[in-house]
Amino acid sequence: MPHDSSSCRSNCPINFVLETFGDKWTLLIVRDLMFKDKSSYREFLNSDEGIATNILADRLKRLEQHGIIFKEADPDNRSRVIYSLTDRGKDLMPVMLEITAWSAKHDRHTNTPPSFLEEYPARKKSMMARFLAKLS
Amino acid sequence: MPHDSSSCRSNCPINFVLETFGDKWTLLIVRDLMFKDKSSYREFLNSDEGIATNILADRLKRLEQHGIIFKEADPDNRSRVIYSLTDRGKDLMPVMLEITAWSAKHDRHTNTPPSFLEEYPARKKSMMARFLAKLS
DNA sequence: CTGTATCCTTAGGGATACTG
DNA sequence: CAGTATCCCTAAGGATACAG
Repeated sequence: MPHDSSSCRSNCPINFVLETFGDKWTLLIVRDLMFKDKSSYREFLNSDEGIATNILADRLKRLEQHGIIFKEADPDNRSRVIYSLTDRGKDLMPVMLEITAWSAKHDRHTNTPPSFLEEYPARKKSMMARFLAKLS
Repeated sequence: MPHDSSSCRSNCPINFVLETFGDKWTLLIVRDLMFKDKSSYREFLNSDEGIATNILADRLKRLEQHGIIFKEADPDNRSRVIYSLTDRGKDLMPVMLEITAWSAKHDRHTNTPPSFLEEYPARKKSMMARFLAKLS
């Protein structure tokens, strides 16, 4: 799905991620899925940054088209939709961790690790442990 | 310079980088400085993606305000201006490498390492070597 | 609940000309 | 060369209402 109908300004790998994530909202959805265990439209909408409904719907569609997320009906509640990261989306984890590390180092206002990481689901603690060891 | 007059939607570290880099152009300037040994306005302007003059000037100003880059007169040519990464800017290296790795894995069209990395200046080869070892 | 649709405003950005 | 300035258009995005 990359380099399809949409823009392709160059074949640079940095530019490639900008084609999908080069805005102020898309990566927040990935964050919510990856670190905050959010999976529904309503949960994304309630995040601190206050995304608008039309922007959220647009970004969910684009993330799905780019193979970063997929949606399915909640087996327990057929009228509920659940979003999940694909393998491609999960592969963004190292990028997200390095971004977090950079912010932790350079922004005194940010909720630095480990306080930020405390929200992480327990099943990811091992990966987080490696990451925390790298910090400080 | 973060969380000053400009927007501050939350104290999330992911959001923090989006406040500075959440657009389609800013990170390309960092790339040019970090990996392509570009340092002048003209060189940034000539990059493949085709940034406009007003956008480039705006992004250079913002990057300087955020402490990612600084400018100085070329000692050899006083009428020439040289841009460089600050320590804060150089600290983005791990983020840039993880982004590159992700694109290399997920975009068959991208100029994947090592072809992309061949453009890197020789003095960075050791860091690149560690990175390349992690790939594949 | 998950979206769509609409309206409207602002920000982003391309093209081009121009200045020091 | 390093920018500014202008013009103009499109994309992004906030607010709100509404639909399935």
